[in-house]
Amino acid sequence: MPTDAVPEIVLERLPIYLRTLELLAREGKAITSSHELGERLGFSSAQIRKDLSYFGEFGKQGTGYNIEFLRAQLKQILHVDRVWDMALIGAGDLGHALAHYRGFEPKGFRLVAIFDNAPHKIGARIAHHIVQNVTALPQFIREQNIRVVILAVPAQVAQSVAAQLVELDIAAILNYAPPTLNVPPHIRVYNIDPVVGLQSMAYYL
Amino acid sequence: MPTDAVPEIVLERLPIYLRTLELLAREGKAITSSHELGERLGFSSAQIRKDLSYFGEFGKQGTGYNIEFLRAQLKQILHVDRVWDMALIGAGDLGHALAHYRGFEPKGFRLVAIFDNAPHKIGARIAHHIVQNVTALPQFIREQNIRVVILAVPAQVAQSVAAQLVELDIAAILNYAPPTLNVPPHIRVYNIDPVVGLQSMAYYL
DNA sequence: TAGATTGTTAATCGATTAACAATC
DNA sequence: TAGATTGTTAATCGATTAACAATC
Repeated sequence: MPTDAVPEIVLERLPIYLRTLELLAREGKAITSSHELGERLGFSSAQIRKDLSYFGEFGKQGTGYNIEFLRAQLKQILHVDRVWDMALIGAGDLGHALAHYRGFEPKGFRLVAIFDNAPHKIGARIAHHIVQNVTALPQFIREQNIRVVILAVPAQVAQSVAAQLVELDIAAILNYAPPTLNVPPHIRVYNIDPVVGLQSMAYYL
Repeated sequence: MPTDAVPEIVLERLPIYLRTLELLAREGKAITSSHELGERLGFSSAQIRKDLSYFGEFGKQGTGYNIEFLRAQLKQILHVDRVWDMALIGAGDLGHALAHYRGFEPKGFRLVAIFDNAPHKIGARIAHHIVQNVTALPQFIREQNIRVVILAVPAQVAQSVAAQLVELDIAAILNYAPPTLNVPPHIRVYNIDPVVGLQSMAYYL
């Protein structure tokens, strides 16, 4: 019963399933079950089967799931069976860390350029990139057909940069600035904010 | 109707309310309403009133909420009306970025020490910290009574470090390693994983 | 007083889980 | 065949929203 408006919460579990399948594959396993996956992740097996059923039938009764097959299917569903080029905006400490992060490429994403507006940062080398002037961003995004941007700029400029990204018809923003971006609904924003995590955990302290 | 097991999802919205109140205060406003807050955040006003009602009554009919008062109340509820000392484990690029991040202190958290196990990193200076040998971690945590740890280590060592933190009775872990930490339920873990965000957004690409 | 907004209840909506027929 | 596990339906659980009496 393929796609009909998949709940956001299901979409956020798929990458976790995918990662677990990759782990299992690396352990040399060929077959798994909703029960085994659930055990590993602390989810119910019913939830895993239900989540997968939004996209099709991937298992065999009595047997379970072929790990390589399900993995390939999930990659297709999530559109990470290819590599998406990303631009990073912001060459501060966080930008440095993101530029050196080795975890994007094996997951379907590749950083291809870094932009900043500070004169003393432009031209600097980070990992194998040269920081470019953010004024060059629009042309770059259009010419390279960039759909995904990582935003690692200070809070004060985040909204104005986001407005620019809207103009450029960026599809997805991974936002490390405080979560106040005001963008139209067809543009996806995923907020990463350590303070929200810390403060909500502090309730239990 | 004070506390009776507050849903996790409510707890994760409180920091967002708090931040918005701080923004409103900085704009010079003294009073707000569930409607105004909801508008800003894209939440329903009913949700905001419901969320707050888990903790008490903070508004006035016909008027709304006193911003400074509600802000103080939320800080108390979240236990961020004080400053929590944190230890950072991992002095890589991400560790650098976190050590330089200015956003923790005003939100109730302060980084007080950095640990790593790599000989060439130990003794190095990051921000105003000297990187310490991770073997010194247990004593430090006990003596300084640290409850909160930021984990910014490679995936392969994350679980073994986490096991150590369990021993030390750490209460909250902000985890930047891939989300596989296996800890008892009384220890809070908040996972920060950019790949989950990117991959779930990629579905719409 | 008239207007506005709270806190809360009840209704609605959506997500999770239990259960099981189908079937490998 | 007997045992296991899927995909799916129905039941349950929980979260969101609508509505409104209370009241500032």
